[in-house]
Amino acid sequence: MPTAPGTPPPARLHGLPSRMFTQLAVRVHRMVAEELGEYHTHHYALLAALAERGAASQAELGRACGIDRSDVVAALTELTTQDLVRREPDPSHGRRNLIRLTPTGQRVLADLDERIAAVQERFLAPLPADDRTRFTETLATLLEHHTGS
Amino acid sequence: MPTAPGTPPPARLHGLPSRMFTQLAVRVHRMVAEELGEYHTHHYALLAALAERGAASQAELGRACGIDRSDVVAALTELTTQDLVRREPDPSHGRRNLIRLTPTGQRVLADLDERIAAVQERFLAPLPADDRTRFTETLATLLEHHTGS
DNA sequence: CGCATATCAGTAGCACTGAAATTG
DNA sequence: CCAATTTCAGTGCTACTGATATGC
Repeated sequence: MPTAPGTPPPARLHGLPSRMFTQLAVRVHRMVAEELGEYHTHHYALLAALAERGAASQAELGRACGIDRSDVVAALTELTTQDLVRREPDPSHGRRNLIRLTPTGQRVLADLDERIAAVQERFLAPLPADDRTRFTETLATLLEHHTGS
Repeated sequence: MPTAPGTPPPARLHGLPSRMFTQLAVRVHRMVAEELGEYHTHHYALLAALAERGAASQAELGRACGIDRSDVVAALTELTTQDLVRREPDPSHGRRNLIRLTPTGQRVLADLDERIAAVQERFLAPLPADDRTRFTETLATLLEHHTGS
């Protein structure tokens, strides 16, 4: 695509998908973090994963959420002190813990879900409805192809 | 959206755009970082910004690239030691530095450009051609709307 | 023995803050 | 005096590594 003389050069830097991606990711992350307030994105991810799959071991949660094993321990400890989750020994495996959502945890998660949904609406607001769903689907496709490897 | 009995619950966690975004951003960032080798993404962003707009002050570069003023100083110092950019005093403003790409810097940037392009092709490879351009356009739209505020 | 889990201590990178010096 | 630029020193967060202990 040749540039007509006199016109400014194309904005190559921000036109790079990889660059746009990281910039936007920072923005979304901030919007979400603000909305979560006292909680961290790790906390939310763990609560959501527990709601999806029921009780699970810490290692399993870490793999599901893409969180490091060490950070899972710390985050879950924080969640237990607020009685949002409970650690129980797994009867079928002495070393393993079974992590379970408490009723309080379910209520908090429902509240966080609403806040996150609001954030995402604001984030995707500039797009027409058709583009939103297509965009989300494209994200899912990319994620699927890049997490398998 | 009610779930039929017996069907697995929806994958809410990774189905969240915000969560997919961060996961994918980490992935892209790693792919790019590996490809850049000795250089950091900051280095590449600064070189690209200089190629786009010619000589610029450090503060200007920082704003253009979304890099903190302190980090701009450090990154440019590293680039000067490799003679990829030069710091000149701005004749019209004693405090300000004018940063300029050297011929070596231009060559290195051209090389990095190729590597980045290859990474992005790999990243977007799972998408059909139509979706790729639409996806990139959507990213641009979102970035534009969210960097203005 | 191997492998997985859970835990802690420590490291490394990165974004950012605060203050100082300089200039318009 | 105020605002912008450059610079450095230091802080805080987050991801990650290494080592240890335990259980299958």
